[in-house]
Amino acid sequence: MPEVQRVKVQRNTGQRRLLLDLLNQSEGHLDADELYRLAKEREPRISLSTVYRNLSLFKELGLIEERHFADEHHHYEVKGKREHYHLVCLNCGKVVEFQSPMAERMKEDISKKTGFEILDGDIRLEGYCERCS
Amino acid sequence: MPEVQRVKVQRNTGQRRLLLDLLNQSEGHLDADELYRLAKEREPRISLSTVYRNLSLFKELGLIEERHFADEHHHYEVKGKREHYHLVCLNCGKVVEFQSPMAERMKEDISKKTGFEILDGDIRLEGYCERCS
DNA sequence: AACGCTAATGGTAATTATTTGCATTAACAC
DNA sequence: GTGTTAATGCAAATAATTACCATTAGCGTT
Repeated sequence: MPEVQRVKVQRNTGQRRLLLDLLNQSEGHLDADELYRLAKEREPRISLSTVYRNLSLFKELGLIEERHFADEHHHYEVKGKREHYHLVCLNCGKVVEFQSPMAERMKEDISKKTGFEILDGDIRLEGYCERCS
Repeated sequence: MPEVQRVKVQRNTGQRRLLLDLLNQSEGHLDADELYRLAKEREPRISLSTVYRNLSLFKELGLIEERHFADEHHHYEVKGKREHYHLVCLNCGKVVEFQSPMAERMKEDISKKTGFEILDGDIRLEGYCERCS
């Protein structure tokens, strides 16, 4: 039985607010380093450790989701705007978000078949975009 | 326009055959280190570099696919057995493979909507398995 | 407004996964 | 068999992320 995780967040720091703001403002899918660079523009003393620490905190709190695209490193985006999935161009790296009613139906179907309690889903399609194909 | 990649494979070495055999035999989703350990049982002189080099070769050749589960490292499985996707238990780490007719329909739908030429898809659902929930 | 406690931070070192450089080995064409 | 050079083993280099630890700064209490 998975334990209820109680994450302690006790202090509302400027860096924390800034990082969350940047994540919210950004359209796309920031990685740790991009977020670090953006943050440093406004708060030059911020360190990369702080970025990583807060990213993992936000993840624990369920505020953001971690994505694994083609790269070796991770990308992050704020959770729960609207359900959407990702389509990645293998040539130019462009990432397009999409939605599909099929996805929800699939989850229900699989949940019934396997007995899993499905909490989250990640769908990533790969191919070539119109320009690159 | 993506270039036709011509991968040069010129020599059929014992290690290469062994690694591909192990990948084919294994049911599941090996990571580089597991594959290395298995290979070393039969070919003690094999090195981890060789494992990585051949994994990336097999990937280029389209023989295997790289998976990104919860872990930080990658898992590999031989391609093209049958189309299937993955369901991961967030508590015990169990990985279940599943199929769904919805998936193929979704790809067609998205391809039509976006103009992408979709080559591959990765669907990963997360939740708690029957025992863990 | 200053005080004290300790969470949060910055900077650096450590870890983990993976890649690269280079000397050596061994496939394969001749 | 011999020669060419792809493939390998080993060690060092990178890249992404995490851990350590001394210092800073929220925030509740005086």
